[in-house]
Amino acid sequence: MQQCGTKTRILDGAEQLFAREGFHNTSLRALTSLAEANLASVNYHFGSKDALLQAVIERRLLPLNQIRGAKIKEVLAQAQEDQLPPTADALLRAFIEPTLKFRNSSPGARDFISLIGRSLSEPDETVRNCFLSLVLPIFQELFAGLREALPQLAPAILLTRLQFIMGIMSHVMCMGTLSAFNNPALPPPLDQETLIDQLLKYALAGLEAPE
Amino acid sequence: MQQCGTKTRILDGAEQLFAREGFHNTSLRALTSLAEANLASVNYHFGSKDALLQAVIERRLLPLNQIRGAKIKEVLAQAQEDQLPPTADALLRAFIEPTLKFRNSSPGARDFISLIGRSLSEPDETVRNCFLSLVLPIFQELFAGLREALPQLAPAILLTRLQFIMGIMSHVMCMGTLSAFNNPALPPPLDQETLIDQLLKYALAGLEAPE
DNA sequence: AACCGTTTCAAACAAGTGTTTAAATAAAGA
DNA sequence: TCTTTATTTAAACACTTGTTTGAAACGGTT
Repeated sequence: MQQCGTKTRILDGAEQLFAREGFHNTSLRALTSLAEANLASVNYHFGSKDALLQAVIERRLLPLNQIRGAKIKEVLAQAQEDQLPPTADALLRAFIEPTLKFRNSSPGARDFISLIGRSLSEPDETVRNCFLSLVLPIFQELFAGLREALPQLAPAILLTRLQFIMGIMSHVMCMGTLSAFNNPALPPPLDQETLIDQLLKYALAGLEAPE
Repeated sequence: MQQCGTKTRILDGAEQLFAREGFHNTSLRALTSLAEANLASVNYHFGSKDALLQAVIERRLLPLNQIRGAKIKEVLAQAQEDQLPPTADALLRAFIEPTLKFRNSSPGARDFISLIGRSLSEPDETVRNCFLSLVLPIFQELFAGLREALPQLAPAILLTRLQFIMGIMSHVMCMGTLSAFNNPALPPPLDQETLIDQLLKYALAGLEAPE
């Protein structure tokens, strides 16, 4: 069987429309028309609209999580070798940097990241769980690593602060489509490289603050 | 004309369903059934589903913004009287505290806040703009105040950090319905009072970090 | 009582939804 | 080549959507 083109055309179109119009606001007719595929092809290749969403998320999130997981493990291994606790900075960077770098790797990736950024606050359980089940494991890895890095912090406080960081990330990930802050009364937005730096600096400063 | 009960019953029901199921995922039939009103009453009292959303948002956000605006002006006035720049802490508190206090004032308020928290990342422009147009003015007031409080910070950096704070707030505001982090492997969540404290501490630490 | 504007109601409307079906076509294997 | 599988297609399905309609019911005033 060839690497069927229709399937990826549907995935690409769904990624774009789910991100820009929302999952419930995207009709299969609009999608298949954009992807130049037949209406029935979505159900043929994926089974249902819900399953399509899952496929859209898994296609990109599985590899991305693998990278993030590897980088975190790398930091932990290096720390063990050095007989030192890992630094919060290195752990955070391992989690955040691949995500935002990936976001700039292609137009579809940008749509995908904005879709992911929103899915944490998605009201629909089907949509949210599809994302959460893939992210929770790596989130717990990160949490465990940070507990080593910041042993003086109470776990509940650390978890809360880590969730603040998730909030910042979600927001940054979504901001691609948000033009409201391109306001003449406000300064222009930062370029990507300094944005990552600023995000890491900001996240870290709060994380290391005294209780 | 009496203060018609149907109208507020619809508003209450819409608040709940829009927050918990999402705007597009809420049908007028489900809504009017919950509100014990006739299907046609939504269009009679509000004109359309879109206009209903606007009414839901305005009912609570206008008063809330008035409080936040007054508190910010209060901080600025006090600073002027003391011949000192306002503190970032006081300004942030004036913006954040009323929001999270309000969230705990009633069950409907909690739904409303979670609706608002999500609307910044809402893909649908109709929904997003309805919220943004009401929040942008006070956001700019806050930004102007913080420029006085932190004059050493480049405006673009300050704006970026302020947006990080918006991300944290959105996340915290939405978290009401998010049970995924109630995980046995993770510590239990903080109570509301300390959550506000932690949020302010975290937001402030990053805001005052060196560039 | 009769009249009034306001509000409620059941019913229908046209349009859009995800999904299924069965026939047509393409691809691949023997 | 013929046969079999995989894919595409147009049409229909059953159902839900927001909105409109015209008549019924209500509440207050004269």
